[in-house]
Amino acid sequence: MNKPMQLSSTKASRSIYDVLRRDLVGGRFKAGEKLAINTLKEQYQVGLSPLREALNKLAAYGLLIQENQRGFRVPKLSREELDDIARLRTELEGMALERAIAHGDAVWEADLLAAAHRLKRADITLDKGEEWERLHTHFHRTLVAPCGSVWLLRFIEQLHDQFDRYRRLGPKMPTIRQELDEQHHELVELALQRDATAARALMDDHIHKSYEVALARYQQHA
Amino acid sequence: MNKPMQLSSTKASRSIYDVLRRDLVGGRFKAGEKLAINTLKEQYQVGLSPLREALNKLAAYGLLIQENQRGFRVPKLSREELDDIARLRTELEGMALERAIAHGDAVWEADLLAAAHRLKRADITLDKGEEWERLHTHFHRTLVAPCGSVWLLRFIEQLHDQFDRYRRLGPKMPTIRQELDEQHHELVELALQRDATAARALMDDHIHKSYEVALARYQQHA
DNA sequence: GTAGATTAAAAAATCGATTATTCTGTCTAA
DNA sequence: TTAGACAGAATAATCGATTTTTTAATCTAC
Repeated sequence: MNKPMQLSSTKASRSIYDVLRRDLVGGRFKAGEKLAINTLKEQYQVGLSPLREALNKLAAYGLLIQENQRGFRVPKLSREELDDIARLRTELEGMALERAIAHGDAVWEADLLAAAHRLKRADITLDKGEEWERLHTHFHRTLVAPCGSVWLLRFIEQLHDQFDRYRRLGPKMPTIRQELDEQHHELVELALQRDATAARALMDDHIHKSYEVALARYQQHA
Repeated sequence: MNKPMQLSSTKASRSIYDVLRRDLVGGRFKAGEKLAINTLKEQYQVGLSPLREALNKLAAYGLLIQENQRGFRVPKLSREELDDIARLRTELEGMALERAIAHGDAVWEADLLAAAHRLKRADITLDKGEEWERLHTHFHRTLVAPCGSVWLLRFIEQLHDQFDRYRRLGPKMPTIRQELDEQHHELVELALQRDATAARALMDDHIHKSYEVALARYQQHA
């Protein structure tokens, strides 16, 4: 385990879930690592009950494994699972994108442009941190938001978190990153043109490229 | 709320999650109902901590809504959500069935026959209860089990539970039930023949018929 | 009579301490 | 020498009590 940032001490207990989720997705814990609850309690400055409840939720969400009377563990990573996640993402996000293009209204178009712009700005400033990640997640969520299926959105978000555990294993790869960033804008264009077929094809490619990044990082991860 | 059955008092705390999940899917709590934690504690004879941890997991799973500092609530039902769930089930289970037919081995074929047989037996004996539900869930799980995607299976299971909240709203409908039971056997046949296309078509129809049952029950549910 | 404030009761969330389980290192017997 | 048993330490799970927040009821001012 690395150095999880402390809570901002305001209404701490509710947000321990969010903080832990971010740290798990961001790779601040090693895959397979056993979480020492008492250590976490100190590091995050929260009580045992809120902490355990957060851990339980994260286990149900799939970011932790709960073992019988043996506490919580960070799930292992595997090539097979990465393939699984990428493939499902392709199917589900493609489906959601088509539906979003069919149903999205003018507000959506504006949100999309805004989200893409903010992401690009963060990219230019070379903010290497959590802020870019937040905007990136938000962009992809906005893209599929009006798909009309609450459950589909839920599953997509879950898969994104899982995927990011792999993608964020290593340092930035500027070349491929730039390609991916350009695709974000192309996705917006195609969405505004309501070209569902082309948008879906591009999304397939986008996920595939991201997959290659994630795979490379997983493989050099040791 | 109705009459949740008590725990069997053995290693109670682990299984409170399973019992509550069963009771939520089985409709023993009214949709929209607020759960009184202290009442639950007495009825299920468990301590507060295990109970709260179970509720947290169920909320992350989607069988409960957790409100800020206002405890837990059973999610409302809606026509829109039922449509959403049925549609996604069609997509995901169809996908999973095709993959299962492509990859399933001889063990799978045997499991499938066994699961279908047990289900039919339970059906003949007119066991109207939890046992038939268990076998039914198990049959559908077996059908798609070798699809090769852990995450797809996870989502399908989640959707099944959500769907059953609607399907189990009312009493049996023997006529349509018999049709659905026959389809189970036809699904096995097509799976054994490795006819993915026909199997998927039948699965679509199966879900659609189930959907009509669930919808009817939802509508007369008041 | 009604809107807003006040307070008492109820309920949820959290804490500190206790209990139960697992882990680790050492010892014994084959 | 090694497999298995044991004891002590460490850790997870649970409990009972406390604190915080919400809800409901009553009161006051307009």
